[in-house]
Amino acid sequence: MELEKAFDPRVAEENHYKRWEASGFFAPEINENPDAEAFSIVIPPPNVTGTLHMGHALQHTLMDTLTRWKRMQGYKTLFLVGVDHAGISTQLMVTRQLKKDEHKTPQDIGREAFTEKVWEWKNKFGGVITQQIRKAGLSVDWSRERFTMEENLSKAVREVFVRLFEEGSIYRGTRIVNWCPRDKTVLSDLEVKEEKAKDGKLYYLKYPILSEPSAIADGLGKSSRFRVPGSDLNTILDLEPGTRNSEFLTVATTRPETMLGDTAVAVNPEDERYKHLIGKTILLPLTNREIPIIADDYVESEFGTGAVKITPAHDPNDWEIGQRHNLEMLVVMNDDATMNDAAGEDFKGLDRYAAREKVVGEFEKLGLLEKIEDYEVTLPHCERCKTVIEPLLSEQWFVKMDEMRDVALKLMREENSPRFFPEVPHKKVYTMWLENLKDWTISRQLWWGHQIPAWYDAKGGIYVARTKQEACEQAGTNELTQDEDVLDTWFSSALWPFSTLGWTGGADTLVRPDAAVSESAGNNRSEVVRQEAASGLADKSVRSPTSDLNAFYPTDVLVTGRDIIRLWVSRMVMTGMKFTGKKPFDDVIIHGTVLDKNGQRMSKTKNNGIDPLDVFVKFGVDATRMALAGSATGIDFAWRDEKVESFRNFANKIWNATRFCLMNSEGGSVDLQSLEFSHQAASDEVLTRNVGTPNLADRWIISRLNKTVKAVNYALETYQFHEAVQLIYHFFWDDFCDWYIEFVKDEIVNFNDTDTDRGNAKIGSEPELTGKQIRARTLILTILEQALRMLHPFMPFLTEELWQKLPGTSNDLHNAAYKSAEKTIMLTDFPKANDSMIDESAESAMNSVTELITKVRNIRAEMNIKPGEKFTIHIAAEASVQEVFKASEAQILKLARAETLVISHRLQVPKASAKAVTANAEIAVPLEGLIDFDKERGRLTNQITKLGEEKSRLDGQLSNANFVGRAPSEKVDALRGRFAELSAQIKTLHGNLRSLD
RNA sequence: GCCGACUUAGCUCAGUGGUAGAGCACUCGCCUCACACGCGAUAGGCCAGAAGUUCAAAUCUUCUAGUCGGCACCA
Repeated sequence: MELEKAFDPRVAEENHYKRWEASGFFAPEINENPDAEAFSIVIPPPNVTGTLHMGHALQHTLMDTLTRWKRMQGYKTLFLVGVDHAGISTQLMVTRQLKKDEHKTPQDIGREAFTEKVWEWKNKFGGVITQQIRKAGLSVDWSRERFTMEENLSKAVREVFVRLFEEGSIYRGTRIVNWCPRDKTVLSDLEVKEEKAKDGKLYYLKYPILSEPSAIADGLGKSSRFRVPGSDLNTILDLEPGTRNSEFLTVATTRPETMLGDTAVAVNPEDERYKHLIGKTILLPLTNREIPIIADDYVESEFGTGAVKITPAHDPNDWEIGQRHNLEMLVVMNDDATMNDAAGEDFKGLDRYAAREKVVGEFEKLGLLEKIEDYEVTLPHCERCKTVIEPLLSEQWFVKMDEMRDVALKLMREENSPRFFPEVPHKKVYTMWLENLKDWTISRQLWWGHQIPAWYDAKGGIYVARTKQEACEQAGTNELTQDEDVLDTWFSSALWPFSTLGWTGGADTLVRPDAAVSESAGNNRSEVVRQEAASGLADKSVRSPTSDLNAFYPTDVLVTGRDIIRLWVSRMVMTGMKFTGKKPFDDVIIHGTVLDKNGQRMSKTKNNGIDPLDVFVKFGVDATRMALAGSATGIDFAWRDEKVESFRNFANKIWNATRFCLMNSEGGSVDLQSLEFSHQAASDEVLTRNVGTPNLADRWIISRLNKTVKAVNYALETYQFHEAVQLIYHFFWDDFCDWYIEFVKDEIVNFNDTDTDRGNAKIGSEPELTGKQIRARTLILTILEQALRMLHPFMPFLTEELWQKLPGTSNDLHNAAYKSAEKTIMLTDFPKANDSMIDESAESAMNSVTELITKVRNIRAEMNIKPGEKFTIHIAAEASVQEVFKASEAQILKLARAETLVISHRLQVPKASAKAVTANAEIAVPLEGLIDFDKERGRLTNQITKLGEEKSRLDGQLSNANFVGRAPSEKVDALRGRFAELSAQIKTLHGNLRSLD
C-alpha cells in the first residue's frame, strides 16, 4: 500500500465525518454494554446566528477530546449539542436586516410578522454554526440537537417560571433598572459593561434655599408641594447680594439633566456645615418646584460639596434614599432617553445630552452654575450596542435569588462543588458573586424570546400559568392579554443541562420539586439507576426524554470561558439544584482567552480576529485542534500561526511514519499479542509467541509506550490537555520516529527487494521474509496503532484515515462495549498502561546507546567530517556495558555512520583521535589526516568546562555539612554518585587533552 | 479604590523545594532509499527586582515595579 508523500488534511476531513455520524458512532446507543458508566457533556450553546470563533474552537476541542477519550474507554458517552436563541443579538441582527431590505422597523410590521422573520432567519442561517461544528470534527450526537426556543425547552421555561412565581420567588415590581435607550429594553447587571467616559465633567449647581418654607410643614416628599405659588426663583435671586451666599446649597452632579427630576437634596446628618439646613426647602431652578433638604447617612460629606441632589426615578442610590424618605419619584425621560413632559415645556423632546447642555446653559444664565470640573467617570454601556445605559424607573419581572443562592453557596462550602479547573481564581469569583447576588431582572422588552407566561385581565389582575387556558381558568374569563415582554435569554440557558435532556417538570421529573433542595446531597449515579429502575425506565430500548435525564444528568464536566461563570455557570447550579435536586455538573473547566499575536483581545472593532475556518484550510483541522489543546491551561495565550504550523508538520510526520510502516508491512499486521513479551521473556523465548528474542529497542519502545500511556491518561484525568499533547508529541516524534524506526529500519526493510519498484512490489515478488522480519513488522505496526489510538481524541481525522489502512485492524480492536460496530479507530480501546511492561533496565541501556551515538555524531559535526566518510569507533567500557554496545553494534554503526566498532576495556588509539565521554563509556574516533588539533583541544576544553561547572556546584553542596546532615540521604547519595561520575569524566577528558601534546 | 493573574531562551509558552525545558526563529552540516512540513549537531536564560523562610527557592512568604484582567464605584 502506498500513501501520498505528504499528508493532505482535506482528504481525511472529507472521508470520515459522514460515516461516523451515519453509523451512529456519536450516539450513546452505540454502546452495547448495559452496565457502562455514563459520561456526558453539554455544549455551551452558541448563538443561533453566530459563527465559530477561536474561543469556540478551543472549548469545542477540549470537550471533544474528553468525549472521544471517554468513549474509547467504554463509557456510554453523550456530547449534547444545541444552539441558543440569543434574544437581544438575534433581534438586533434581524432588525438591521429588515431596515436594509425593506426600510421598515419591527414596529412597522408588528410582533407576529417580526417573530416570523426571525424564525425564517434562524432557519436560513442557524445552520452555519452547526456546519462549522461538523467541520471541526466534534463527536456530538446530532439526533439530540437542541434549540432553546423549541417546544420542550420552552415548556421547561414556563414550568420553572410558574413554580417560582407560585412560591413567591418571581415578582413584578417597579425598580431602577439598566435601560438601553437604543434597544429599548431593560438589561441585567451582567449585560452592562462599565467603561470610562472620555470627557467626564462634574457640574456644581447652586440650588436656592427658601428662607420661608412655604406650605411645607411636615410629610416630606408629598406631591402636594410641587408648584407652590408665591415663591419663585426671581424673588430669591433678587435678594440682597450680601445675604445671597448663605441662601444657596451647591450640589455636584455628572448628569445635570436629571435635576429636572430632583425631589430632594440630601446631606449627611452629622455634617456641621449643613445641619441647620435639614428640613428647609429648596426652590428647584428651571422647575419652580419646592423640594426638601433631607438627612441621610448615605451622603459622604467629603465628596463634592457634601450635598447630593436626589433623583429617585433616575438613579439606583437615589431611589433607595427615596424609598427611605418616602420621596416623590418623578420620571423625566422617555424610553429613548429624550426628556418627557414632566421635564417641563422647555426641555421635553430634547435628547438627554441636548437637555444637559441646555440645563447647564440655563444655570449659567441664572448665575447658578458655580463651576465645571473635569472628572473621571465610568459609565455603564449596553454590552450589545454600546449605548450608554440610562438608569430608569421601570416596572419589570424579577427573581429573588436568596434561597437558590444559599443552596449554591452551601454546595461550594461543603462539597467544593462545582470544582473549578483551575480553581484559582474562579472559585473565589464565583463565590463572591453569589454572596453579593441581587434580584435578577428577567423581563426584556423584546419580541424574540420566551414570552412571559403572565396574563392580565381588564382590571389589571395578573394570572401566571403554563398555558393561556390555565390562566383563563384562574381568571374566570377569556378576556386576557399576555405580558408583552420576553424572558432574559439566560433564563432559558440556566436550565440547559436538564431541559435539553428532557426535563419539563411533569410527573416524570427526577425528583419532586418540594424535595429538590433537601435531597441535594444524594448526587450519585447509582441512585439515579435505582430511581430509573423503580420508575420502569431502565429499558434501554425506550428512548424517552426522561430516560435521557436519568442516564446523563448530572453531566460530568462543563467547559467554558470565564466571562460566563456568573452569567451562566452559577445560574445552572442554582436552577439545577432547585429543580432537579442535583448539581448539573461535577467539574467546570475554565479555558483561557485566545488573544491575537500581539496579546490583544480579538474583537470585531479591532478587526484582529482569526477565523478558525481559515486556519482549518491552511493547516488542517487536526493540527488546529492540537495547537488549541496544546495551549489550554486556563491562562490567556497569544495566537501563533507558527504553532499550528508545527502541528501541521507533526501531522505530516505521523503520516510519513505510517507510510514507512505500510511500505514495509507485507507479512506483518497489528497484533496486540506482540506487545506482550515482557523483560522476563527476553530470557525465556518460550514465553514469546514471536520468533526470536525481543531486542533492546523493542523492549525500550514498549516501555516508553507504557510510560506515555500512563502519563497521558493521568494528564487527561486532571484536564491537563497541553501536558497530554506534549507527551504524545515527544513519544511519537522523538522516541518512535527518531530512534525506534531508525533502530529497526534495517530489520524491517526487505533489502533484497531493492530491484523492484519500491512500494509497488506485488505480493509474492519479494524474497521470502524471515520470521524475525515478520515479528519486527508486526511489532512496529502495533506500536504505531497504539500511538494512533492515543492521538485519536486530539487528531480524529488523520488517525482514522491512517488506522483504516493498517493491516490487521478490525472491530476486534474495539473496546468491549462496541464489538458489533463497524470498524473505526474511534471505538477502539484507549490504551491502558501495563506497569509490567515498563522496563527501566531497557531504558537505561538504550540511553547508553543513544548517548554514544549522539557523542559520535557530535564529533563528526564539530570536526567537519563529511557524512559519507566512514570511520572506526573505539569504545572503552566495563564488561556489562560492552554487552549492550555489542548487542546494538549494527544500529550504532548505521546511525553513527561508522564502519567498525572496536570495543574493549581500554582505549588504544593513535594520538590523532577525537574523543568524548559518556556516562559509562569512553569514545575515540581515529581521524588520521582529518583531525584539527586546535579544534579538538577546544572541543575537549569545552566539555571539561561544562562538566567542571556542574562538578563545582555539587562540590559546594556536598561540602556543606548542613546539606549532608539534613537533606534526605538518597538525595545526598545521588549527588555523590553524580559527583564521582563527573570526576571520572573530567579526569578522562584531561587525559585526552594531554595525549594531544 | 479593592481583588486577582501574569512577568522563565529572540518570540509563544511548559515547568507547585533538589543539576533550567519545548515549539518556532537563529548558527553549522546534510536532498542518508517514510518525511526538506525532513535529518543531524550546536548556540542561546543571575527564571522582573528586593528581602525573608529553608541544608536547598524559578517554585513558598512579604514588599516593589511593569502588564493584563475582574469587581466596586460617592452624587
